[in-house]
Amino acid sequence: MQKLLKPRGTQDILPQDQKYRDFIWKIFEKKMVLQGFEKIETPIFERAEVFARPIGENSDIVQKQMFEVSRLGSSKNDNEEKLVLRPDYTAGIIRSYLETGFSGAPQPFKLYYAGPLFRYERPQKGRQRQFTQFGFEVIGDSASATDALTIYTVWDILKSLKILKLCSIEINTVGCELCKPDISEKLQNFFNSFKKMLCGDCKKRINNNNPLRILDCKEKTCQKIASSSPDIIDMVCENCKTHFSETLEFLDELNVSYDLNPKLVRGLDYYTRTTFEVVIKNVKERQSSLAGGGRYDRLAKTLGGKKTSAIGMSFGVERIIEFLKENNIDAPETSKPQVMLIQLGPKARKKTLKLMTELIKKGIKSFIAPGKESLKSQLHLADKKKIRFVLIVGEREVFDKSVIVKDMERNSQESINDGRLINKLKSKIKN
RNA sequence: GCGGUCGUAGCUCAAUGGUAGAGCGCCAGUUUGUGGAACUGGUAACGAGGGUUCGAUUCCCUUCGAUCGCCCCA
Repeated sequence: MQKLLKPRGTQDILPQDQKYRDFIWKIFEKKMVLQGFEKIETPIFERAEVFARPIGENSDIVQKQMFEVSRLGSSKNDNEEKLVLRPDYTAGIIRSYLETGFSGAPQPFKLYYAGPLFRYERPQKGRQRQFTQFGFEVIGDSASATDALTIYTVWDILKSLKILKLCSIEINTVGCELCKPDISEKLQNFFNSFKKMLCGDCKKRINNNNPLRILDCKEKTCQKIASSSPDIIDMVCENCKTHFSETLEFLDELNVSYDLNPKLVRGLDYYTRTTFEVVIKNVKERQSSLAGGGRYDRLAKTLGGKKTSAIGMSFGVERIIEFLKENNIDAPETSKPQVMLIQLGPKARKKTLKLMTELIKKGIKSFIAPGKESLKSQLHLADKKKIRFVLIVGEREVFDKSVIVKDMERNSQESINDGRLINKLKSKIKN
């Protein structure tokens, strides 16, 4: 029989990694609750159109990275609407916002979320087919102060994760629905005059109405051309310019450090005005982006709703965990047992079993290995699992109505009567 | 979608055209009820399929998987 393996690009999230997830999640959730965000969970699969229109019909994500969901054995000819595993969070959340009628609730509507996303890609460092993001959206608010507060929150989370100094928050603006098309056209014209020198991909980008992407092409010649292109900030409309400079002023006021990156372009079509990305400092190659986000004032409209301003951001959980590990930033241990019960002989086994249920009722994290016989092997196990306190019960202790409590770290032990055991144990654990 | 590297016990690695060793781990023991050391024994692997060959884990092909880079993105 051949071993069954996990599908390509997926990970088992193993016990030893859970503490990092807990660590990150607790920090994030705390920040969210403090700012009046509420949690939302949307389906893992949605209709394909939910993503196609907002993200962009020409984007890689929509064209070749979505997993289609269908009933096993169903025919491909039927008229059912195509369902896909979500490749992005924001579009699904706005779909829900519109569908549920939250647009009628008091605004701004603030939501946070966490969960898996799916994109069909060649796996590599920092890129899997299933990955986890957490993030938030502020819907129904167009103020530049909200942009600043959003970036402040990113900054604040990075700080709590102890990686702020190793990261840089890059900020740019890409224009609103009024001026973005003009910018696109201007860039299109600009790059058209250099068309012969651009790489194959960038030539396509001009035609695909996606000239913004040429700005962050990795090809040297393209970079050179792009560096002489007009900056977006100089092409946006007056309103966008004001919005952006106000955002920056607020950020300065909040003492948030950021880097302006006039070439920053985000891959998803729905972004307007402020966009930002958290990247690892001094890393040119590999997947160095830990988080990203921006304003998306026209997304709701794309999904058939009325015009709704919104801004959001999301973090890549796996990338953050990897980065924490690389920098030896440890997460607190959350699930280690405090006590191990050791039994010698059948009568003792009965007693430890009962005792175990009492300990867990009192909230003491306990561990037992009833399959083991010898004292030695059970102590060895406690040692390996780094469990500090060990309760030894043999025939003698059954008869005496007592338990030996051994402190593995101090290498000391005492016999304690059954009646006083729980309280004694609790005070020992505290010290 | 493109390119590079790599697939041997649970882990880290060897060796070999004639079916594989070690270290760590795990299990048990070293006289009867005390772990972290030592010793003894046990455990377990050539990713899959095909080809060449008398014979392949070793050579070739395919495939699957891992890994890294490009593209793209978190």
